[in-house]
Amino acid sequence: MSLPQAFYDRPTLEVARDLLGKVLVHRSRGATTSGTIVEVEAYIGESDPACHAAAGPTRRNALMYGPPGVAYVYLNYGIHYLVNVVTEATGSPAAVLIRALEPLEGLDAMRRRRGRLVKERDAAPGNGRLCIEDRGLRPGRVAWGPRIGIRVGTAQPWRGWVEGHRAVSGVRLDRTP
DNA sequence: AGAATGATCCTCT
DNA sequence: GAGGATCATTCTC
Repeated sequence: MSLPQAFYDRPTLEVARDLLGKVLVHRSRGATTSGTIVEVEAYIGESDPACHAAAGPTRRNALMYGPPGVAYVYLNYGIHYLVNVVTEATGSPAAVLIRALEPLEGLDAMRRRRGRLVKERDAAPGNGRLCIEDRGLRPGRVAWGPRIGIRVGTAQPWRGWVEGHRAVSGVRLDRTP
């Protein structure tokens, strides 16, 4: 069952916490892939220096200012596509980055895509192609700590993950500022 | 028009 | 611990 928009129309940290244990589903013509969310990061508002909205509205981050429940995908380092979900009301730029999944369905398709450079710019045209579902799974114990891979905004413990889960990104050592 | 930047990951030393 | 791959977006001139 797909999550209602109201799920995302809440404080970002609450949405981030509640996304753990939910299932991210992608349905394409040939294959359905899905995975349980086990690691997330919150990026909250223009006052968050690590948030893309920190410098005010631009063409790129316009989605974050829009209505909640929208997928915000961005290419970083010219290599990786990062998936976010926009949270909070229109005009309030915030999102939750989905950092790690435990594969559930379509593992073969995932492996196949890994070979080629994945360019899924058409990830979400149409209802249900890309969505987050509640399948009644309960996450384990949730831990919170500083976000990873950023040079600013590391003071906030806005990264949440399922403690001890093998699919969670490896712990990075601190990057000296 | 050209340069700088970055919410990453892998490999090598 | 350092550096490369690789490119959309934004900033600077």
